[in-house]
This record gives sequence, C-alpha cells and structure tokens, in this order.
Amino acid sequence: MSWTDERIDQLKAMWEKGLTASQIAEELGGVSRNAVIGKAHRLGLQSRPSPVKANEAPKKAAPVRKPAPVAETEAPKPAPIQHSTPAPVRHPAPVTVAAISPSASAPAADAPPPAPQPRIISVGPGGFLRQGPNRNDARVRGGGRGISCGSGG
DNA sequence: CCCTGATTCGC
DNA sequence: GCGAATCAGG
Repeated sequence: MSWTDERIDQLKAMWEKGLTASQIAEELGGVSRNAVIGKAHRLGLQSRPSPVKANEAPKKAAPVRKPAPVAETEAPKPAPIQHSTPAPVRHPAPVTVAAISPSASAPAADAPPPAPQPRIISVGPGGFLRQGPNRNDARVRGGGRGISCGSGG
C-alpha cells in the first residue's frame, strides 16, 4: 500500500481534525496507526494544533479570549452572528470521516464507490505475505529510545 | 489494562 | 520512504 496523494490528504485532514492515529488508520485502511503516525512525521505533522480528541472536543470551538482588556465588563455579546449557521452541526452519529474527504464525494459522480473490499488484496497459497523475513523474532531492533547497549556482555 | 502519539531502526 | 517495534504518558 503506497501513500497516494489521496491518502496523504486524508491523513492530514483527519490529523488536523484531531482524529487519532488509529481512527485515521482505520479510515484509510491498509495502514496501521503506526504507519499513520510515521507518515504524519514525514509530512511534517509532528504535533497536532490541539491535543483535543476528535471524539470529545471538536464539537466546540476553543475558548479564544478576545484581546480586549475592557470590553467584556458588561457587554458579552453572546451571538452577534451565526445567522447563516445557527444550529450547531451536531451529528448524532460518530463523526463522518467521509464528509471531510475531498475526493470522497467529488469523484463519486462517475468514479466507482469505495467497494467494501477487504484489506487483503490477494494472498499466495503460502498465506499472508511477510514484509520481512525475520519480522517474527526481529526483536533485536531497538526501536523506542534510550536503549543503549552496554559495552560489556 | 488499554489507548495514545513519538521515536528509532531495518528493508 | 514505509512500517513495525517499542517506549513513555494518561
């Protein structure tokens, strides 16, 4: 599974939304949360703009305090606008990822919809395709951090 | 215990 | 460049 521009865009889109790597990975499919995070790094999305979670915070805007030092003393002005979008776009169902998909609806006109095909495209008679010949016991890989192997046995 | 992102290493 | 392994925090 290669990271096509489509997926990359999705990744960024969801990442910005605050979706968790797992969510993004699930939506994209074929990739694991690790891959999403890893890709995010290469894209430059090291840290998201807000530590909020997509399933508990995105419903409300951030409590941005106006720089006005002496205005909120008596005129709070709760809703001077919003006439265009008065009702809060509260979705009863979980955030529809497809909604943020730039191509999910556009090409849907003539392009074939995302068939419910499984992650596994095709596997040989041997079984699943191993990416690494030694992935099984390849624990030797330090991974993580601070694993400084002592010089002595 | 589970999920979370971040980091690092091998291919 | 990708992805898994793995760490570290809540």
